[in-house]
Amino acid sequence: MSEKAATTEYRPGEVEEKWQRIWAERGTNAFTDERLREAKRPFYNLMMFPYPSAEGLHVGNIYAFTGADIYGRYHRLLGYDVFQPIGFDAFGIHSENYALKVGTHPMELIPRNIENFTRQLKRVGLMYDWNHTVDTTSPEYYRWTQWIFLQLYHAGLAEKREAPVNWCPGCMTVLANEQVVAGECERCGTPVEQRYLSQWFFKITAYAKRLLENLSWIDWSETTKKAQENWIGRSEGAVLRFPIARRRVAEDRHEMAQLHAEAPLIRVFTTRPDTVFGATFMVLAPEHPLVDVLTSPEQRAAVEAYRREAASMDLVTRKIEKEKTGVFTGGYAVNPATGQEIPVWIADYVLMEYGTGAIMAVPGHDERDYEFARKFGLPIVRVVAPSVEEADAPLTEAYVDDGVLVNSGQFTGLPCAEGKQAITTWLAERGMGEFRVNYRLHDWCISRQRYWGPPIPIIYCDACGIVPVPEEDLPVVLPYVENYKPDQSGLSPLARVEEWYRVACPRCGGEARRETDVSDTFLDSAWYFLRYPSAHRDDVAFDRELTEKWLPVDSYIGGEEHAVLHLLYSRFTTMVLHDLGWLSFEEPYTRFRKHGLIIKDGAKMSKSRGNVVVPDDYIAQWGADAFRTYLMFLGPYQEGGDFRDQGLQGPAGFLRRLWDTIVPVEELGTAPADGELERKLHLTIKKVTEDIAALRYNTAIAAMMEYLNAVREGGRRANRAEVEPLVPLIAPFAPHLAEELWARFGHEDSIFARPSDAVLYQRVEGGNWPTYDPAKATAGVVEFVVQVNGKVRARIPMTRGIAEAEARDVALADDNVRRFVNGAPIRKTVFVPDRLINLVVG
RNA sequence: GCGAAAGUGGCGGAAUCGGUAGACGCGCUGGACUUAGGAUCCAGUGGGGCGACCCGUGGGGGUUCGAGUCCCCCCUUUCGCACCA
Repeated sequence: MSEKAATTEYRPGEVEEKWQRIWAERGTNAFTDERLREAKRPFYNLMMFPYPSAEGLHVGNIYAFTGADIYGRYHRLLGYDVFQPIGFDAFGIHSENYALKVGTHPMELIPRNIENFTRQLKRVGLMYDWNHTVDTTSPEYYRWTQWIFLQLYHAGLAEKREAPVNWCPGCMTVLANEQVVAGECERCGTPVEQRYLSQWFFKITAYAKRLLENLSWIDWSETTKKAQENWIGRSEGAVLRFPIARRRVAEDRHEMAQLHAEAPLIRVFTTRPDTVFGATFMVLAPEHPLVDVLTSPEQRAAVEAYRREAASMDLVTRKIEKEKTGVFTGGYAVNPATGQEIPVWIADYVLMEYGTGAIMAVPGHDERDYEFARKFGLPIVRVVAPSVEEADAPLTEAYVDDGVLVNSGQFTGLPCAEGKQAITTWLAERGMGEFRVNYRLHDWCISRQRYWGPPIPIIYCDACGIVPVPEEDLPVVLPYVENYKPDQSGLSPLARVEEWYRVACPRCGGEARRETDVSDTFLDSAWYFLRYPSAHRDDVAFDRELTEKWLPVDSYIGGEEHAVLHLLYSRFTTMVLHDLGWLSFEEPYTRFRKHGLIIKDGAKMSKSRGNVVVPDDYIAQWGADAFRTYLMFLGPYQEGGDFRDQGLQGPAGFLRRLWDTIVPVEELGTAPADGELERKLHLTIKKVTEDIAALRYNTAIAAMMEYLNAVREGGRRANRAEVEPLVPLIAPFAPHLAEELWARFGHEDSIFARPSDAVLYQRVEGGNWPTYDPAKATAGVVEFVVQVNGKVRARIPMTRGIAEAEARDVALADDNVRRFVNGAPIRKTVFVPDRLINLVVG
C-alpha cells in the first residue's frame, strides 16, 4: 500500500483522496448480502436520508451526517458490524416545483442530483454502504411503497373520503398549510381558497393511544417525545348530548325530556363537563351536518351567507382570525343538565375537524365563549367560584381556574375535579353523555393531486367500485408525462393521461380507471429503513430474516423538523406492519437523537442573506477531516452552533499538529507513557469514550486538543506510546488522517477493521478503540482547595485519600489561610474528600 | 395563549448528585523564526487594583459553610403548537 515515497508534510487533499479510493476498492464499508446475514454484532446506524436538491449538499446535511457517521465509526472501532446505509428521498412537491421552475423533467433532473449528492457525500468521507442504497423514485422501491398502501387498505386502515384542502387558483394546486402565509399562496401571492376533494386517508387516529403510550418507554430525545405528545394531543373529558328543541313551551322538565326523546341530538366534546350547568348556548362549526336541521326559515339567509363566507376562506386564515364572528341559526337545544332551552349558533371558531364539530358554550368559564357571548349579548352564568360564598360574584372575564361548583343543582359545592366525575356519571345514567378521551391528531391524508409521486394503486370500476391493484401487478409505474403541470381541475396531471388511467378492472375485466392521485412523500420515508438491508430483493419489500437481525434501528439521528410528521408516520407504519404480522417489533427506532441547527455568524443561513456555507469550497481548502472536526467542535451536537470561517483554523491546526507530532514515526521516542502524561492519557481516553457515547463531540475534541497540548508542551518530543492511542480516538472525526497515521505506524489493515496486529495500548475486544485504566487515571497527588468561610484562600497539593484531620493541619500551616483564620476558633470544617476543605471560623 | 429549551469573557462555547467559574478554540497582546508572512512555534489573555485583595455566570430576593448549578418573582431570546372546546 505504500504509494510513492511517504511525505512528512500533511496534505489533507492527497490523504483523503487516497483513503477514499482504498475504501472503495476494498469495500471497507460495504456489506455483501451474505455478510449482512452473517454479521455477529449487528449495529444499524441510521440517519435521515436527504432530499437530493439541485443546489447540492447543504452544510446542514453534512452536519447531520457527520454526527451520525461519528457515532457509527465509533461503534465500528468498538468491534460492531455497523450497517450504515444512505438513500434519496426524491419524490415530492419540492422536486416537482423545482423541475417546473427550471423546465427540466424530474425524471432527468433527479438522477443528476443524486449523482451530484453521491459525489459530495463520498468526498466528506462518510462510512456509507454504497451497496445498499435506496431511491424512493425508482419503481423497484415504490413498488413496495404501493404494496404498503395495499396492506393498509386490506386492513381497513386506508379510506377515501371528502376533506377540505387549501387551493391556490394561481398555481392551480393544493397547498399544505405551511405553504399558506396570511391567507395567500407563499409562492404567487394569490388568495387561497378552500376546496372539498375526495382523498385517501390512513387512519392513524386509530393508533393514537398506542403512539402516545409507547413514548413512555422509547429512548428518544425528550424534546422530540414532547413534540409528539403535544401533536397527538390527548385530552380527557366527556361527550355530552344536547337534544334539539322543538319550538314550543313545555309544561315541565319531564315533559320536555319526553318531547325530545326521538329528536336528533347535538353531540359535543368537552373537557369541562363540570361546567355544563353554565352552558347557555351552543356553537356548531359552519360545516356541521345538523346546521340545516336547526336553521329556522327567518335565519336561513344569514346562515347560508355565513357558511359560504367560511367556505371561501382558506384554512389557515380562518384559524388565526382573532375577532369572533358567527350567526344564530334560529334553532334551540336543551341543556341536559338544566333542562333549559339554549340558542344554537354557528361560528368559525368551532372547527369541524376537532372533537364533534360542536361545543357547548360556557361563557363564564371559557375565554373564547366569553368573548363570543359578550359580542352577541348572550347570557353568562357563573357555575364555578373560588368558594360557595362567591357564587354570585359578577364575572368580568372568563373564570377558568379551579374552584367549587355553584349554581349547579345538587352538585353545588363539589370541587371541579369531583364535579367532572359526578356530573358525567349522572348524565351517563340518563343516557345523555359518557366519559371520553379525545385526540387532536387527525387522520393522515396521503393523496396528492400532483405528478411527482408513486401512483396510489387503486382502480375504479363502474361495476365493482373501488378495486385495489393486485399485488402481482405492482408497481403501478408512474408514466413519463411531458406536461406534468397542475391545472385548475384539482386533479392530478395524471388525470389527463387517458392511455395510462384507462385499464381493465382486475376483478371483472370491464372498463375501469386508475386512481390518478399520487401518494404523500411521507409515505415513501415511512418505511425506507426497512428496505435498506433488503435493497436487492425484488420478491419482497423486506426480508424477514434480515429484518429480524438488523432491526429495530439501533441509532437514528435526524433533525427536529421531522419530530412529528416523519417520525410519527414511520412509527405508525411500523406498528401497522407489526399488527399485520410482518414485523416482530412495533417501534422502528430503539434510540433517536435529534441534532441541532447550524447558523452562520449568529444568523440563520439563507440565500437572501447570502450567508450560505457552500461545503465544497471549505472542503477543498481545508480538507474533509478538518471540516468534519470543525463542524463537531463548534457547539454541542444536539443543540447546533455558529459557523464562523475563522473558527475552522482551530481544529485544522489541531489535526496538523497531530500529524506533525507523529510523522515521521521513526523519530518518535520509544519510552513508555508515564507519570502525569500517562494519567492524562487515560483520563482523555475515558472522557472521549464517554463523550462520544453521549454525542458530546465538542468536548471530546477539546479533550484531545488538551492532551495533545500537554504532549507538546514547551516543544517536547512525543513518545509513540503517548500518541498511538490518539489515532483511534480521532478516527471517528478525521477518518482519513487516522487511516494514514495508522498505516504509517505499520498496521496493514484499516483502523476500522478487526485488530490484526499489535499496538502499544490496551484496546477493546474486537476493535481498535483504546480502553483506559481507572487506576492510571487517578493521580497520587491532588490539588486541594482550601476555603475560609467559603472563600478560596489557598490551593495546596495533598496526597490522594488524605484524612480530614490531616488535611486541616496542612491547611492551617498555610500562611494565607492562617492570615484569614486570624487565630479565631474553627466552628466547623466542611470536608470534600480529595477536593476541598472549608474552615468556618468566627 | 400553551408547550419546550436557553441567557456565562470581545466571540463560539466548557463546568450543573451545590464544592477551584471561564476547559478547548477563535480573536487579541508579547516574543521566536523569517526577505516577508493573514505561515509556523512559544508564552500571556474575565473586569478592577501597584498590591494584599475586591468584583463577576440576564435582574431581584431566598436556602446554604459554600450557588452559574437548588427555591420564589421578574426580564429577554430561540424553537414548536396555536380559537383543540
